[in-house]
Amino acid sequence: MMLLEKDTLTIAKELLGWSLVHESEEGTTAGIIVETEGYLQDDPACHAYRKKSPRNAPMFGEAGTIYVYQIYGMHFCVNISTNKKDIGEAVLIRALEPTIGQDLMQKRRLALSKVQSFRPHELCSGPGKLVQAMGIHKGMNNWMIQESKLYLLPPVNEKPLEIITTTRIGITQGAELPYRFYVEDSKFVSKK
DNA sequence: CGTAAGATGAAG
DNA sequence: TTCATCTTACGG
Repeated sequence: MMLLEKDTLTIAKELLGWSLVHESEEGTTAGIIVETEGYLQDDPACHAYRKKSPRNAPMFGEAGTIYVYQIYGMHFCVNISTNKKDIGEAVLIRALEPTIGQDLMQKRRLALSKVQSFRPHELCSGPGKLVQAMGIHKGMNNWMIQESKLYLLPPVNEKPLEIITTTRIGITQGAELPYRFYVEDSKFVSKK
């Protein structure tokens, strides 16, 4: 896909407005990407900053390689690897605006929580949340996006989005780098 | 080996 | 602000 042939930060920004779709056994879920973060090779917060390892290997795959990792022992996050093979960079998907299969998203989120129900804007407003809601799992590691049941669809409307660029969330190393992007005024982002 | 820290989320 | 929970990275 043309989009994935650009530099990582450009991709992180341009991915906003695209839809992420997952066709699973249980049903199809989809949402518009409203928040992303870029992780670069020379960036201390990047899992691939030091060297290639079993965990970060997917980041070194060709652009479009899916990288799913576990964090804090209980949550998972999805990334789409960017740049050429052997360059460890990726874009973390941080929030979606649900468009298809909201009932299934609700069901999946409820199964792993004690809450009664989630408001639509709480379904995918965070990297760990959207992974649950979309039914994404670690078995998808190394899958190629667009060649699997998890794929991207281009934006439907042509109007350009107002994009806010800011610092990333939840990291200590490289905390000052402006590598986070989100759609201005979106009620579906993890944090303003 | 032992252990601390981590790209989080929900409850108090 | 605290806790749940565990893999990975890195030092000894």
